[in-house]
Amino acid sequence: MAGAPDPQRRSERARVAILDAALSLCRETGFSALTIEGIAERAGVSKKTIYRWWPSKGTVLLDAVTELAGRTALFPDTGDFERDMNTQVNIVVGLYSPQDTSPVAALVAEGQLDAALAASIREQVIAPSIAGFEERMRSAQRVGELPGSADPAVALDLFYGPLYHRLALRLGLPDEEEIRVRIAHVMAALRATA
Amino acid sequence: MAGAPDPQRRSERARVAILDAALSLCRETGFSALTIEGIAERAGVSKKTIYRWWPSKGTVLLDAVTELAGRTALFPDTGDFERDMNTQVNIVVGLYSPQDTSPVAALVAEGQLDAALAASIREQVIAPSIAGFEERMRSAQRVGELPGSADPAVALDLFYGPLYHRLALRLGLPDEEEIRVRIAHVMAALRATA
DNA sequence: TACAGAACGACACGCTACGTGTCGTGTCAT
DNA sequence: ATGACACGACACGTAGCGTGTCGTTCTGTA
Repeated sequence: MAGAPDPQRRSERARVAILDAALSLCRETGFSALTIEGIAERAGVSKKTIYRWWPSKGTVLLDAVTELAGRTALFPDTGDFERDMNTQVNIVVGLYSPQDTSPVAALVAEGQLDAALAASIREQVIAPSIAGFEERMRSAQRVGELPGSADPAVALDLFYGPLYHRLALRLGLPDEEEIRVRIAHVMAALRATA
Repeated sequence: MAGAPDPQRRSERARVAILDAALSLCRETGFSALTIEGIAERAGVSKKTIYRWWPSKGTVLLDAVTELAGRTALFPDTGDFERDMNTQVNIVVGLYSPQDTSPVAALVAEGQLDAALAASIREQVIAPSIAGFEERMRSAQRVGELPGSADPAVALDLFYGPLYHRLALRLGLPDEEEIRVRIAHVMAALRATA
């Protein structure tokens, strides 16, 4: 019967058209209104072709977003950890804006309702990103910008927590100044662990 | 011409049955599998009765949760702000557990995909809860536990951020010890604002 | 207590999207 | 060249949506 399809014979044209259609439709009408049939129609592709390669609209969008962002946003390292954190958090906030039609925001929301999708997101995007953060933070600790006793897991929660708090409760995404103040607080807290 | 229905003639029996059915079904099968038809069947109620009073399954669940929690969880005030924050955050984490079938977690996730639902959640639950936090924090400032210069909006983001970071990215909800450490960090940061 | 009217349960309806199956056509590794 | 398989197209049964209709039951008010 239907064994797994052969990736070597896969149509690149169809793959790209599907990913493009998913992204543009999500940005136009939001994730809730996104349907497999809608994607198929805009991409000029059979539904069967989508179901052959993806199990859900969430995973289609995940691949689209992953492709779009290239590999996970790398952490800058200018030698100033606090400045680099500001840069990085502002970039991430940009990915979630505008919240109503951001494919990234939709993906994260859907992941909270779909454990399987969440696992894929974690593997493809979140885990590498966290690894990047920890590497950058350890570098800051080696240079003496932060005490060696500071815990990267705690720091991660505190640096990014405000963003997800705003996102989850729809409190409005933080602007640059709000980000700056919160990061400054976290830096103070981490330095106090010495 | 379906004018607005008359709340005075509303059947309390049906209302309670619907709310109970929504809660139990959500806990059994999760929010994604929750349907208006399923709620109607379990509640022994006509679909029409549900649609007469609620526009979506999300708003049904919101009312169920609001009723369940009575009025918004009040902030304790033992005179020890850090201890009270630990108590409060642990309670909130409990509301979100287990993430897969928690009606509260489902509601917050759905709110990220449905702006109208999010607005209702904010009015009925979030806004009063934030007001309670700010009141408790100002009390701590009056007593001198925190400097008067500490900003409640920043504090809110930092105290609750870690929880929503874990929730949104499915990193596993923090346990008591993890909460304790993060709150201690935030307290240090807020005290450093002096 | 009688009564009008509205909410109720039941059921049927058309619709959209789902996920699968079938069937020629086209395309690619060999 | 050729055979296998992914492709586009189209059809299918199903689930759930949101609405409409119709008696029946309940409730607030006269």
